[in-house]
Amino acid sequence: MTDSKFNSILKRGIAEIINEAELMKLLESGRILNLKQGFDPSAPDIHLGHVVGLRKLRQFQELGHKVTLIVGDWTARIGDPSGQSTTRPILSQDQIQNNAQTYLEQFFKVVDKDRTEIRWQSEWYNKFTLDEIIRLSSKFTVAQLLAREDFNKRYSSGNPISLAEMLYPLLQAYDSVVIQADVEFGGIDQKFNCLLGRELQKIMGQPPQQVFLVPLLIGTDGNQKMSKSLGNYIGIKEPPQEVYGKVMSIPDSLIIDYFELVTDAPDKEIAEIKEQMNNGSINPMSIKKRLAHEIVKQFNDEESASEAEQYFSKVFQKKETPQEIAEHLFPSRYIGDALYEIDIAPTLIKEGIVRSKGELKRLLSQKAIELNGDKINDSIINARHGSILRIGKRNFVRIAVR
RNA sequence: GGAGGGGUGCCGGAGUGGCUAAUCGGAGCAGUCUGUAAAAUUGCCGCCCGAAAGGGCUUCGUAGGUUCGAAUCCUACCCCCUCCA
Repeated sequence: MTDSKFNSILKRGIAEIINEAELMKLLESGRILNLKQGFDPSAPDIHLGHVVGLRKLRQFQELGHKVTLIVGDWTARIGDPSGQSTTRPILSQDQIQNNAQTYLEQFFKVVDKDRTEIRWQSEWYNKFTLDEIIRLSSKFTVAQLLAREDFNKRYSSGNPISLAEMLYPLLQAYDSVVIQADVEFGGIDQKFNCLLGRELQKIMGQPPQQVFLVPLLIGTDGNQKMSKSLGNYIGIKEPPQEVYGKVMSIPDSLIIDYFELVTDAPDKEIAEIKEQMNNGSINPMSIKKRLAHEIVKQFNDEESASEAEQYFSKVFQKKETPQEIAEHLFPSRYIGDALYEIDIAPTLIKEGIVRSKGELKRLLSQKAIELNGDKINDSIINARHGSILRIGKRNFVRIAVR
């Protein structure tokens, strides 16, 4: 292995490696390593935050190593305690299948399918007996689990922690034993769970897995980690225009992080960009456009990226009306001369473009709705077939009448 | 089993009989500005009717009750937390 490859794998975009020296030894041993990655089938959408880790998997695969993807159909029943919601609906077998399908589609946009094995937790947990659960849970102490940061916080602030939640890290740890993981991958917030796996492997006489932790990508809000429930995520299967737009809306302070964590831009270039932004010799907006382009391209293709870019500069920078606009049928009354009297409320609400009539009124009174480029202030309008409504900054609707 | 504390809108958190659809903060949405950045600033922020004034309905764990009137009082129930056993 060359030094530079080593470098990009072991240096860039990493939060922590436990234990780095051991991992190095494994890498140098020439053995094909078993890389563990888990997946929660209750949340099948992959966003850029997940991509950070998946890209690392891919890099390891390029060195010949093998990924074992674990479908967490049992842990999903418990719900990851690091999330806000403590209870989750138990998914049906069908839903899990569907979600897994959706997930894999996206997963393999980043990870090499040929070097991936998929395992389901139910392969082993379906057969688990109470006896085994007791034996497994006896290997750890309450104090040990309470050491976990979020348990600790919740405990000391008087918030409930269910026993089931405590089982979550145990199950995840046991997965490592079953598949004999060499390295487990995860976000830095997975540190505790991964370390527990390492611990359990030792207890059960296996060589302990290495833990490879990547940083959490900050979401589009610029504050919190990217997550679907916080609504600050960029999903990789969202339409290119959407992804492009969302990237453009991230705070400038995140640009470098994004380049480092989710693109292949060489370190040298990133350093240059940083320099240019610091000394003000370049408008961060143009850097962001490049970032957005690269990200869209990564999950689609060059063409979609260019199209998204064009769309963006036309619609948002030059404020032109986009070419392709969803058309919706509006109830109407012909009033002559190709004009129709139309109440826009029912259709906009039905299509989910505005939430309620009250919401629509709010938008109208705030001059957020345009008909063919002119602000309107009433939901009853006179318009022709094919007229364009703009609702807020980004919603366009073409009016169809019958 | 005992003692105490608590359940309020998307979240946090005020509010202890009418002025409360409910202070405030955050989130969200929209306007101005702009680089769909940040910062700033303004407005909205349960649903429905109304051009508006205004009105109706639903909401403060659940179900009943007291009262002209309840998030606020009473009763029962459910749930959570802490301490003791």
